[in-house]
Amino acid sequence: MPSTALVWVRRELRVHDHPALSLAAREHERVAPVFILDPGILRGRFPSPARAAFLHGCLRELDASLRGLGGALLIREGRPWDELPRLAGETGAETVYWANDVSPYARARDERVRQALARDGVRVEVCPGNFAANVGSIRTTLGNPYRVFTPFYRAWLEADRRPVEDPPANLTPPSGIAHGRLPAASALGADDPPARLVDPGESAGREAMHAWLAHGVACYADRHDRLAGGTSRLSPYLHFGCLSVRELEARVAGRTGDGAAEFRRQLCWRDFYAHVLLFHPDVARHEMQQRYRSLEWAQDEDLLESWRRGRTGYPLVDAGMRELLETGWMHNRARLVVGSFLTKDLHLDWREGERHFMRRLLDGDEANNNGNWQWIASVGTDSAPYFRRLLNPISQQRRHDPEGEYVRRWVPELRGVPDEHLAEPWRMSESEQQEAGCVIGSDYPAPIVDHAVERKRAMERYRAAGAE
DNA sequence: TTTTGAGTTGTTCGA
DNA sequence: GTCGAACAACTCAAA
Repeated sequence: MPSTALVWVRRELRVHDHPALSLAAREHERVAPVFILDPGILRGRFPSPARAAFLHGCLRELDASLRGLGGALLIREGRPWDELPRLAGETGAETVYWANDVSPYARARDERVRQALARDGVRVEVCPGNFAANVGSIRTTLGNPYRVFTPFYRAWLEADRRPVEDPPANLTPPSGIAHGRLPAASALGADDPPARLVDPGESAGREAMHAWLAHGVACYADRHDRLAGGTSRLSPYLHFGCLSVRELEARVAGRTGDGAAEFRRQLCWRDFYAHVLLFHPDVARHEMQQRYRSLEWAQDEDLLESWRRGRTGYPLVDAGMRELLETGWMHNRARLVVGSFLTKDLHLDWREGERHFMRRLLDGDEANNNGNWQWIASVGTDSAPYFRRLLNPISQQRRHDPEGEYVRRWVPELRGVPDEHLAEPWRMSESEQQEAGCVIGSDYPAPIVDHAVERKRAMERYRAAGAE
């Protein structure tokens, strides 16, 4: 009887540098990678048509890649703690391999699966997840988890890295097992996905990585804040594990220059927020900083919907929100501006922003999204004062999109507005509005709030909550 | 135990 | 237009 293993694939949708797949292939004669369509995720806390569509494309390609190695991807639908023991029984697998994950749902699910498999005498091997370093083992000198980024970053730079693995040379599947069919994308919840979705899958991800390493990363330090370009746009591939962040980081770590160093530092933020969620699972629902748990948030569905639709009357805010709706992605600088606007101009709960982003973002990742929302809402790990995170959407636009390329791309009503009015189109005279083909209040919304006024109110709200 | 240095990304106001 | 000050005080991490 040949030894058999299952590789439970969740967000490791690749064959390159896949620790669980490589280890299983080294240790067993027969290997069956399996993906389980889990209603706990597809219809769970943060369902997303965009990610469902992207996932569907990734799964198709992964199956093809595995077939190229002699294997195939098994598809099952149901709860993992039911499906994995059943499949282990059918295949005679003695070990199940998977990659570590940090979200509260993933950890509870994995524990339940582990217990179910243990009852059948099936061994579990947890392999490193898609992080550059081992986020669970980085500790302060006293052995505590970090709560501040910079000391974490220093330790992270020094931390051991696992080696980058080659894909297995070939795979032999267990015989006589039904593959299961990948249902149509709509069955995964991919109804009404964004119109302009980036190409899913490992090969597209690797192509994007190589292009970024060849042409982008060297200029990253100077250009990453430029709204019209300058970032890697690799985040969807990293979220779904089409790319190994360990491989990417290793390629960047060997380079000199500010761009490579700064980009590597940004990769560390992924690990940091995973580390935070792992050791402080409460942040999934509550502010990291106790004193801000008493902040009161406005409730106004009309304002919230204007923000979601990109109809606030502030061009940069609207450009960012529309980029998100149309593509499932948003430039990082725009994420900061729209986040500040939601929480400090509209005074709406950061969890509403978190939820909307999770619904729409291809890279929607619980740890990263939560950490960044808490950061821009000034309630998270960052100890800088709240007024340092209160961004002016007008000056941000002038600084980071001076030619208006980004705003004009995503807000077509404003294309005819001259540069000097593009950040504050409502200041145009009536004749200037006519000439620009953009009448404020009919072609493009008037500002839904006055930033100068709301800024003062936000300062007061935060000051009062912090002083309690 | 106590001390010390430091903390992603800003904005406004008035001289 | 440029520049410095004010916007607060606190907690983390290491020595």
